[in-house]
Amino acid sequence: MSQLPNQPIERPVPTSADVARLAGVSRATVSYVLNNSASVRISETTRRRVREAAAELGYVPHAAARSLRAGHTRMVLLPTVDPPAGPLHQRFFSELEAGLRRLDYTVVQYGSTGLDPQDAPRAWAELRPVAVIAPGAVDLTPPGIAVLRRSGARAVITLGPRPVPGAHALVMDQQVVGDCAVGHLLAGGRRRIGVVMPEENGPDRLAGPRLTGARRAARRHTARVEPLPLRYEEESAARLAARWRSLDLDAVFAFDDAYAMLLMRALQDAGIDVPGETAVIGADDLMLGRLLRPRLTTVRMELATPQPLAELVDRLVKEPGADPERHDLLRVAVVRRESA
Amino acid sequence: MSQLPNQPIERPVPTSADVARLAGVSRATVSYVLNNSASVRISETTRRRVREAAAELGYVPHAAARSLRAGHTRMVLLPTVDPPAGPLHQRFFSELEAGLRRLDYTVVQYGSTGLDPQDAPRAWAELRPVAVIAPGAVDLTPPGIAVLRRSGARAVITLGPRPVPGAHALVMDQQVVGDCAVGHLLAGGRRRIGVVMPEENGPDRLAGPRLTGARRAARRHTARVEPLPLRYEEESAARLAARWRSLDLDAVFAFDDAYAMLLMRALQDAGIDVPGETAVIGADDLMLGRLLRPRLTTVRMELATPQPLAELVDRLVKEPGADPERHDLLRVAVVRRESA
DNA sequence: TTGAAAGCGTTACCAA
DNA sequence: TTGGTAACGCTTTCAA
Repeated sequence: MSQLPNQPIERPVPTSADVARLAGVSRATVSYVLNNSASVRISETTRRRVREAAAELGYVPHAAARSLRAGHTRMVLLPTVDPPAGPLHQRFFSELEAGLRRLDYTVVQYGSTGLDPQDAPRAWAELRPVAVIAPGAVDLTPPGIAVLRRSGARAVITLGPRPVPGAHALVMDQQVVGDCAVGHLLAGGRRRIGVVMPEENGPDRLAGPRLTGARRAARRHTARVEPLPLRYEEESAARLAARWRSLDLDAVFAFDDAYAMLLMRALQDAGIDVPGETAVIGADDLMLGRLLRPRLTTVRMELATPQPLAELVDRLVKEPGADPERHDLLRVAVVRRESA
Repeated sequence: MSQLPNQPIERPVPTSADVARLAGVSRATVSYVLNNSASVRISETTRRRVREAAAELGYVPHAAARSLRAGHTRMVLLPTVDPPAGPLHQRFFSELEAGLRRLDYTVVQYGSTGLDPQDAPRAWAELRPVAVIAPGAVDLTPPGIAVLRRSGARAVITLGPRPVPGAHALVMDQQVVGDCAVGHLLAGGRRRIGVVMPEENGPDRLAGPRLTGARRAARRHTARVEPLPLRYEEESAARLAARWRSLDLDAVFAFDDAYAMLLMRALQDAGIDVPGETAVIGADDLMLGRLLRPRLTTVRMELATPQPLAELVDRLVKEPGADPERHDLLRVAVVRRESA
């Protein structure tokens, strides 16, 4: 045993053939034993010999070879893009992934930031995933869906603000957030309502739909809605607060709690009473919102439990013919505190 | 053309053989053309025919078959675990991934929450990644590292609070945060220093090292350090504030800005002057910290630029014999505002 | 310039 | 109860 501790020699990766050789059986037998194949009865002694040989060599099966042979994978591919998901989504993904793993799928996240929307689906398709769940921020287009389907993806699912033709859709329509927030302001008698529109890129995709939802709610009461561009900086907020009275608003839906806190602080510094002169409502139900005075009223968002969705994926994989389905995931509720 | 729009027929996935057939050439030629093989000269007309055939069929190469033949992949596997990474890490990962993609690696995140630390490395190894970068929250042990190496991983790298024997290490030692924060308090003349210890699971791994760092700094000035368990709830903060004067502290490092805001609000509500009676410092440099009064002093953290690390991975892949290296990633600086 | 064929690691069918 | 063998899709060497 003159083995050096740090041998830089390239030992070849052990294969099932090596296991077979060491155990003194055929490769087929190794496969039967290691996969607990039900259709074949193998003696207990052989089983043990095979397992011991595998353990001794540190044998790990080669997923690529296996799936090549099988003609399909059990990989669920989750493209991700740069503005990283919020905690709500992260929890959702993490639970969805756990659910899929319970159903024996291998879940893999594939960072796709900066990839051309045309060749991103190609890159995913090379891995031959059996299912793809694409968040809204990745631009999955009908041609992209076609590429995936033709390369064997049996379930192509979008997860975002609106469905894409040809794919199943898990919809998280942000309009309900705006609708809910402004609905609350209207119920409190407000009629001249500002809606903060972040100028940053990240929240951008959310802001439009929330504004639309706000407008929809306002229409029910013939209230006025005023979009208010705002950068996430104190100076931007101060400028907005400085011209606040000229805007003639009695309430503001501040996009989310972070912007709400920023704006509320600026309004107060400008001598505007909250909620007396202007009511403020946010969204996200951040813990920090309770620390300001007045305590921040907000819209709490929840996503549907992911377990049924894992089962949906499984069903689609088993029955790929099905017509595109739509599932609404977003639930909202006002958390009434003091600011509105 | 009597093709139905929604044909549920299982069309087989096109292979390079199909492309060859349609183009009227051999499979070898297809491979040469689509891979721009330099060692072989192919006529322009043939090239065009092959490309057109591939496009017409929607051919996408099969990564598993390719890597099986090649004997190795270019996959970098990034295990992830449940308490999701903060924005700092997310940005880091996202840039690291972009850097690796530029070097022609395929980066894949593999959710490993709930997996047994013994079989998680096995699961990763099945994919035969050429490199694995394991964040601190995944328990990568020396046996796990061995499994990965034996299955062909040429670079095994840990990314977390401390190195693991046998693997290269990207170290983000949270001790420096505590050291920096308490160092600032000491410089301001404070000597009786509380250190908030979150009772939640998520920040748990950070809290210990930060406390250690705080103690290290305190030892330099023979100051007293008092750990203060705190849950992220107003009641918990209120209880702590109620017994504040009995603790006889003149400063507190509040773990991070969120806990700092929570505690600072509670202290003020209990009539304790900040920073007069007690200085408060957080960490993370959250935007929201500037909105409270007094504005929150904090420790800003930065991670090293990931591009050199992508190159490190590449180097390790090319020269797998190298001795384990250690790279310190975390940089800290005090952002001095009003609360300390 | 192109083609035939071998082989990567697996599994499943058919024989023994 | 076990073993031989073919096939999955691809690349590459060698030969034509």
